[in-house]
Amino acid sequence: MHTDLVFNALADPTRRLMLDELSERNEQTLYELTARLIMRHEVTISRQALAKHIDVLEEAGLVSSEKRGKYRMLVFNDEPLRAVMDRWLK
Amino acid sequence: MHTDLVFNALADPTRRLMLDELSERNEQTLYELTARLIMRHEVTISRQALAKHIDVLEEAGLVSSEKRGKYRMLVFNDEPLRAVMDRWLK
DNA sequence: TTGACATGCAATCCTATGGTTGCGTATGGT
DNA sequence: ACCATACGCAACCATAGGATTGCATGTCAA
Repeated sequence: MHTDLVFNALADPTRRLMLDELSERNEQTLYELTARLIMRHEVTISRQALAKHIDVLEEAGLVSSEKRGKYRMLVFNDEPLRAVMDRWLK
Repeated sequence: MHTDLVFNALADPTRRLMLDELSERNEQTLYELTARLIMRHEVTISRQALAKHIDVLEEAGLVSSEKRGKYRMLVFNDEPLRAVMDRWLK
């Protein structure tokens, strides 16, 4: 478990928004997620920026992705969150 | 609850170390905490740097401090942690 | 095969912030 | 009264990383 990566990934508000979306509607395409963030959450950043955020989330283990054709399927994973918070909460 | 402040505070490894120390031994002086971090955890940064970290933790509500004479007493508070993680964990 | 589309990659820019250094200030013991 | 001490404040520096722009690549449908 790479604690640094997890906390670092959570530090950015845009990445937390992405986790929100993925936690309530799992199995999305990067394209779908991007569209939703821009439409419903008024996120105004570029596609490439969001792709980089996904990379950060994936390296932290909070998201896993799988190439399916020309799409990249995204799946949320809350395990790192649990592992990381037991540090101070009992 | 200022989510940004909490996650931002947790993003730094030195600040997480400070929370470790404070969570297992509450009510420390800033001076005591600084000494412990340098001695036992081989933290090599300056006192001023640690003081700035404490300020960040305090603004996030993770630490509260009280002036007592020439000392600054520090108390750990885990409430923001719980509030912030319920977002994705159920 | 052609073309639209979903994504990857790389260079660049700019701001936030962790760290240092230097100095100032109030407190408490002797 | 004096002085060491515990801490606050401010300016400065350097790096990390969030964001953009431009272009390349692979996939699928017609």
